[in-house]
Parts: sequence; C-alpha cells; structure tokens
Amino acid sequence: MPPSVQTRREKQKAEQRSELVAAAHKLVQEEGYEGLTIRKLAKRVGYAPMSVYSYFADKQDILFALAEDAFETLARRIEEHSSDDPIEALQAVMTEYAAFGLGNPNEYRTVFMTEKTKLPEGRSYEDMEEGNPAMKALISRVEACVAAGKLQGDPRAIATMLWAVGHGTISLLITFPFYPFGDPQAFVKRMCDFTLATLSTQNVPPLTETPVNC
Amino acid sequence: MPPSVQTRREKQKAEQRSELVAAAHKLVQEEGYEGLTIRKLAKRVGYAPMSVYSYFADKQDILFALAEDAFETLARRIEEHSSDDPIEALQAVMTEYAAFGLGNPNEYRTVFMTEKTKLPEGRSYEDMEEGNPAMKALISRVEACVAAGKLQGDPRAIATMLWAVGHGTISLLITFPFYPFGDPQAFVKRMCDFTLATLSTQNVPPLTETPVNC
DNA sequence: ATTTTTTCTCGTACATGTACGATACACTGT
DNA sequence: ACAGTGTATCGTACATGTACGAGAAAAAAT
Repeated sequence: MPPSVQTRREKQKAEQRSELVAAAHKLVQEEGYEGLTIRKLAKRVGYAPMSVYSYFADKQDILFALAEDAFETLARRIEEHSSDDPIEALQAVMTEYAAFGLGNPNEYRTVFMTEKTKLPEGRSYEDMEEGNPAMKALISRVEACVAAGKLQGDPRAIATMLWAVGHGTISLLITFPFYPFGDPQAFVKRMCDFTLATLSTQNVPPLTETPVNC
Repeated sequence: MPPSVQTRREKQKAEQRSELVAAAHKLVQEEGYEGLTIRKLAKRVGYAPMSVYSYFADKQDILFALAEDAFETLARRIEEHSSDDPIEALQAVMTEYAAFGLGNPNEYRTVFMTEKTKLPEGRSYEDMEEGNPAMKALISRVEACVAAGKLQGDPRAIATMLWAVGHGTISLLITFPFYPFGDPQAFVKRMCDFTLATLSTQNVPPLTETPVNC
C-alpha cells in the first residue's frame, strides 16, 4: 500500500503525539507529578492550550500514554531477568513488577489504581494483558511453570491471583508509606513466596468456577 | 469539669462539622462521587463556599471524615457476623470487608487508594489500626486463631498479609470492573481460602525479619 | 477553478479547589 | 465598661481541567 495522504497525515499526527508525550515525561521529571498541567505542556511545545486536546481526549489520556511508555520499560527489565528454573523466572516477574511500582508510584497509580471504566479510545479489557507486555510476560511464565509441572491448574487463573497478591502488596506500600511493613522488598518477597507455596500444592480451577474448599 | 465556654464552643463546632459530614454523605449518595464539591456542600447547608474551610482543612479532609463514618458501619457489620470457630470468624471479617469495599467503592477508594502522606491533623499511622475499628477486629480475630492453634506466628504480620491479599483482590475488582474475574464473591472467597491455607501450614515471623524461604 | 465539506486549531467561558486577606463577632483582662 | 485579642466567616482572585463553538485550513467534489 503506497503512502496515501491519509496515512501521511496519521503518521504526522502520531509523531506530534509522541513529541507531546516526550515533553510531558520531561515535565514530570523536572517538576514532579502535579507539575504536569495541560497549559504548561502546550506552552512547552509551542501549542495553544486547547490544541493538546487534538491529540489526547483528556488528561487521563496523557497519563495513560505516559504509563504505556513506562510499561515497555518494565517489560524490558523483565526480559533481562530470566532463568532456566521456571519458578525463579516467575519470581523475577514479581520482583521486577514490585521494583517498578515502588520506583514509579505515579505511573503505577495511573495504570492500576484509577478506575478503568473509560478506556482510552477503543481499548478493550484484553489490552490489559494483550497490549501490556508485562502482563503478557507474567502469563507466559506461569504457563511455563504449568508445563514444567511446578504448578497445576488454569494459567490465567494463577496469573490473576498472583496479580492480585502483587498488586495488593505494592499498592499498600505506595498508599501507606508510613505503615510498618518492614523492608518493602522483604515484604514483597514474603507475599510472593507464600502465595507460590500454596499455589504449588493445589490445583487451580478456572476463574468462573467456585473455589476449591467452600 | 463544668461545661466551660471553651468546651461549649468546641462542641458546637463539632456538631456543625457533623452536619457538614452528613450533608456531604447525602450529596455523594444522590449525585455520586464527583457530585461532591465544596461549593455545592456549602450551599446545601447555607454557608458561603469558603466557610467550609473553617471545618475541614481541604477536600481530602472531608473525604476522610466520610470514610471514618463508613468504617464504623463496617465494624458494626463485622461484629454482627461472628462465630465460635475462630477461622470462620476470621473469614467473616474478610467477607464483610469485601462486601463493604464492593458496596462502597467510593469510600473504599478514599480510604485505601489515595496516598496517605498528609494525615488529617495529628493522626499517626497507629490510627490506621487503633482508630480504625475494622482493623482492630481483624487483628483480634487473628489473635484468637493463634490462641486456638489454628494459625501460628506473629498476629500482626498475619493480619497485614491478609490485609494485603484482601486489599489487592478488592481494589482490582473495583478498578477493573470489566476484567473477567468471574463472580466477585467467589474470587474473594478463593483468594481468602488460598491465603489461609498457606498461613495455617507455616509459621509467620514478624514483619521486620526476612521471609522464610529466601 | 470554484464550491462544498471535512478536519484541524484554538479563543472564550465555566466550574472547580484553594490561597490570601478583610470584616465582624465573641471572648478576655483590666 | 472598654480596649485588646483572637476567631469565625466569607469575598475576591488565581490556576486548573475541559465543554463549546468559531474560524482557518485542507481535502474533496463539481
């Protein structure tokens, strides 16, 4: 397909959007999370304040774009921390996930702690696992554990439960920084280990069914 | 001590504050979470918009007061669901906690999902367990399980881990209502049962130490 | 080439949270 | 009783997110 006028325009728009994301990222780095305002962002790239809305539906959309960037970084970090032992590889996902959340609390909050009723323009819930490379890595490593006989049951159910435990741990650490959890890394590791210990001894049915011992 | 002028004034102020909290609660019920604005709240009780700041430091403070109300309700519900079996009593805490979170997502978000760096005027982190009757109930029922030999280890550590699991589960359900978790109640029960299953087979060290198998 | 339609850009306006400071009232010490 | 001191109330002002729609520019149609 030759580059029609249509695609050229779209491409340019995408480029300008990337430029805005980069500027927003720099703004957050320089002035902190609340330093990112639409007016400042527009001034930074030489636009009128309202022109930003040509590229983003609203401020949430900007934050979401920032978060997507951050998640690619996370996925890259996860890939760097692999292992021959599937359980260790799975633990690495949790460790990196935690390190990311604790190191980028604002991005983490944006993605995982603000209601996702209004998805940014044509995203489906599947994007939370298909479009999010980190979640994809989690599921695939769970599948590896199941294939190796280290875990048994439905991989998606196992991954979701691990996600719930990891998310609970990290979001508590972010939200209540003063609470005596002890060393954050140690708390994360403990939660992760305890969960994997249970999961490895029980068969995990898919999510729609009723729990095992009820 | 006789009712001095000082105490009478304070009492009146507290009453007016309660009136504002009640009005705020009604506003949230009627118009939803974002329907609560300071101007609307002031108009509702016949104040000038800025007069609200005589009773609350900022909007967070209003939300926090709302949440405290909600937590007394939660604690009351927990007390209503007791049992002779300490494990069942503990499960009831989790069940009611979940029902509260899923039934009052706005209050839940306010208390457990917004950063608590700025405590409302002289609160310490201990208020999160001392002042919160629901957290107090959780810890005491964990202690009952330990005393009965159903669980072993540090009660505070066990309670914190249960909190992390419960919070992760509920906050995910609230934040991603479209994600296929299956039946919310079943998912909560499954998470709770899995966690208790592990905890009952392992000794739980206090939180400052390193995890068991590292 | 001219007209029509679509799309892009952005100026204005409004509701919001809240900082600052003025005004009026209540209380206190003399 | 009266001046002084604090405190409750609230008017004004500013930065913010964003809805609405006007104007300009580009594309398409004739």
